[in-house]
Amino acid sequence: MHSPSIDSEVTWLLHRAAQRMRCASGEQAEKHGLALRDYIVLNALSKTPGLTQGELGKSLGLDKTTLMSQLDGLERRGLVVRHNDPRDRRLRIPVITEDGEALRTTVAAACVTVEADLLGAFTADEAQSLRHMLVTIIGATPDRGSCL
Amino acid sequence: MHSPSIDSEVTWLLHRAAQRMRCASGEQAEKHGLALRDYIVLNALSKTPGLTQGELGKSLGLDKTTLMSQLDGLERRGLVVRHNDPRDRRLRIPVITEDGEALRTTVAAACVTVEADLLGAFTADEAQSLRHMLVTIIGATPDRGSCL
DNA sequence: ACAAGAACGTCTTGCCTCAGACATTCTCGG
DNA sequence: CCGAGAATGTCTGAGGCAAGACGTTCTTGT
Repeated sequence: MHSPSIDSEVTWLLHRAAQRMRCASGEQAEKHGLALRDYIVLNALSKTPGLTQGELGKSLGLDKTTLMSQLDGLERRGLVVRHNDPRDRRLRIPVITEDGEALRTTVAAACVTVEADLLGAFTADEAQSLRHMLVTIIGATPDRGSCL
Repeated sequence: MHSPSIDSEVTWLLHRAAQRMRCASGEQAEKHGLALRDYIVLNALSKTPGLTQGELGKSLGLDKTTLMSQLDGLERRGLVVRHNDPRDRRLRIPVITEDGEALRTTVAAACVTVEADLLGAFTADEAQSLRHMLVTIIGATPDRGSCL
């Protein structure tokens, strides 16, 4: 047909693929009673500890108020604790608790399994190539705050 | 390379890359006075015409009410028209107008340019491989309504 | 033809997110 | 020490999205 459907198809393929994988991870997280965003926050806290709320929000592209309610919920469930920096009493440093870390580890393992399963159709070279291309794309585009 | 953080990294790389490219497309769309979602809807209307509102919303993973407000805005600007199917008076079939099609074409061209620019670092084989892998991933995951 | 049920679009309510104002605390200059 | 200015976290109002109820219209069975 006449269709100029060359479109920006890669963009939407990328979007859909990311959506599906993120959804798969989210499913694993919810299987353990965590919303996807909760898991993301816990992951960040575990991987890069010591950040203030502001820094954390910025690194995740989350609004400060949104992050606040997230932390409220997580703190209520005993998965994180707001620490007061003795050197600067303005700063609240969220710290993941042992329970939180245990839960995070469990979910992370499940996510790795799922991802490995989804990527199982590819050879190691292909997967590596995929990573390389994604990194290239990310590097070629400006950073506008991840917006989750 | 000390990368023990095998994590589910591909998921997040995918997410970030998709985010960036989607953002780039959105920028092009907004440059012409369209929100990204408006452009997506127009694109769908142009590519697969004749769908009812419900079908359209389902195919895009958009909630029916959200789609309604979107169509309201687009109709107000004369970019689409709600047609009444004479065979079934319940059905409202949104149709893109000439103005809408013209605008859509313009934005689409801009998006193709941007995407080609971003993917310019890859060879044709690499790009093809990327598409193939993305399609594979999409095919391997269940369809849970794209949730835009 | 008629009634029961389903399907579709529209309207209303509640939740979540974001932008902005506010209080508290630190830093720096005097 | 004290005060002006900046930075951080928290609180409040506006807007967008999603779930549910409603009216209309089609279909099916009798």
